[in-house]
Amino acid sequence: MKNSGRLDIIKTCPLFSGIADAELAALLGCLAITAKNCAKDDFVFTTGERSGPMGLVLSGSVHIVQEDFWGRRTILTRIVPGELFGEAFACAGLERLPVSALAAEAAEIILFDYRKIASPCARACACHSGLINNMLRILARKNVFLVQKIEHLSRRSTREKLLAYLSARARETGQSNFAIPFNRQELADYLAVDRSAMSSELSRMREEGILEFKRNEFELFKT
Amino acid sequence: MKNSGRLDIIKTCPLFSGIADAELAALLGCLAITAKNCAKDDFVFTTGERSGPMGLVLSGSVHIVQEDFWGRRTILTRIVPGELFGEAFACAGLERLPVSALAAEAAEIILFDYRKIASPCARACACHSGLINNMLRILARKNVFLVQKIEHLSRRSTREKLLAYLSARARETGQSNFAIPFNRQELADYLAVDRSAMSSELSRMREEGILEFKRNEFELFKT
DNA sequence: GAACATCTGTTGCTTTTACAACATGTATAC
DNA sequence: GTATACATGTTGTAAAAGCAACAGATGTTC
Repeated sequence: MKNSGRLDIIKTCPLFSGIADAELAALLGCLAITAKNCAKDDFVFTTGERSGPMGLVLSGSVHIVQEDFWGRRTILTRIVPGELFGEAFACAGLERLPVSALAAEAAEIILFDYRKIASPCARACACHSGLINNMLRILARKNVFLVQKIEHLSRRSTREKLLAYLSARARETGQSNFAIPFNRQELADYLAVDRSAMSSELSRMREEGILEFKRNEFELFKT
Repeated sequence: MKNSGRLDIIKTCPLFSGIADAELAALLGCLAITAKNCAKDDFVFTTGERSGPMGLVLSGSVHIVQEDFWGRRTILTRIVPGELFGEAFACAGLERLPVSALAAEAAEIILFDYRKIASPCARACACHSGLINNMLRILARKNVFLVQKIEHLSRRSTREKLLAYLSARARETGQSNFAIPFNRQELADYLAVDRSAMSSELSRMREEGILEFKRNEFELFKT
């Protein structure tokens, strides 16, 4: 990948938002970065290791995976170019990582040390304060998102899950009609329910006058 | 509450861990703290506000609550003395808060501004770097916990939820036998399933030779 | 516009869960 | 030891969800 392309990807990462282009190159020098080219199935870090660096994907993709007691593997997330991974584990200072990261396909990544972000560097560059704020904001927003998702998943029935999710969307937009960013299968996966059962439930709720919908456009009714 | 008692509570909060007693008093002066005595049902912040301060409970308790589109209220968490609340919302810089906080009973709380934590103060006290690290660690650990909980809640059946949860405990302890910090009702609430159905499922799994248990002591078997 | 792929909704059947009620087990106080 | 409260396990029934198969709607490509 060309150097200019790499910088373009890096700039899209929220960790560096608000950092001027001129400063970015200098900043990258501060952060003890290791570039790495991974072949498919190369591990970036593995379960049980003491947590270390965080990563940024430049090309290809990385899977975060977890194995249960009997060795069955689950893919928790797929990380695509411009996205960070491992930042929560790096900042948490865990004894042992509960997950592994491996290249889902050939991938270029860069690794860096969160401690270089958290503590001012020798040159005390002004943008460190910006980096720290970005890191806090990234973790905090993910936190808020995860708490909301748990609220939706904790509901006992498909209907309750739908109402919780749709209420959150209405709250977010401030409107009773809104679009959702999922198709039916994605919504069902998000709520951990069966797609066809969910479709039936939506139809039932429409019959009861609770809501109206067309594709991914929804409207909720108070009465 | 006596001043000494307040300091004792404050010291238990992980935000201030590693901060020497001598520095703590000075530090508290930096953080633009407002003390507040709340009567039962007083709001600390309300849904829709632009997010502002974070809080620390000194006595009494605070509920974080959310209302759905139809006005049905859910208690998301209960915050007890020594615990922070609103820190994720404060750091995330949200347009509008998705939740409200109110005193569940008469409560003493202190409020502070996360920006005073995130950026070095005029006096550039050394412990600010410690505070920032504490804040990052708090958010990151909560993140890891929430991701794990979502992994457990996303399973489609009671059995799968139990296996995911128990696998995580085994991974954490590094052992096939371990204790869990929940009784049956609490575990059922955590996994969002019915207690009695979960008890039946556990018995069935025991019959199948998957695991053994007695009260909150569990052992998993590979074969 | 014909062919194709994809998304969404519907239906009947089977399996699983929730619920309620009760039985057993365990810890604690008197 | 007995009484008590509480936690855990068991059972039957009703309700809900999962599953599979299909039909209709929508969108895309040639």
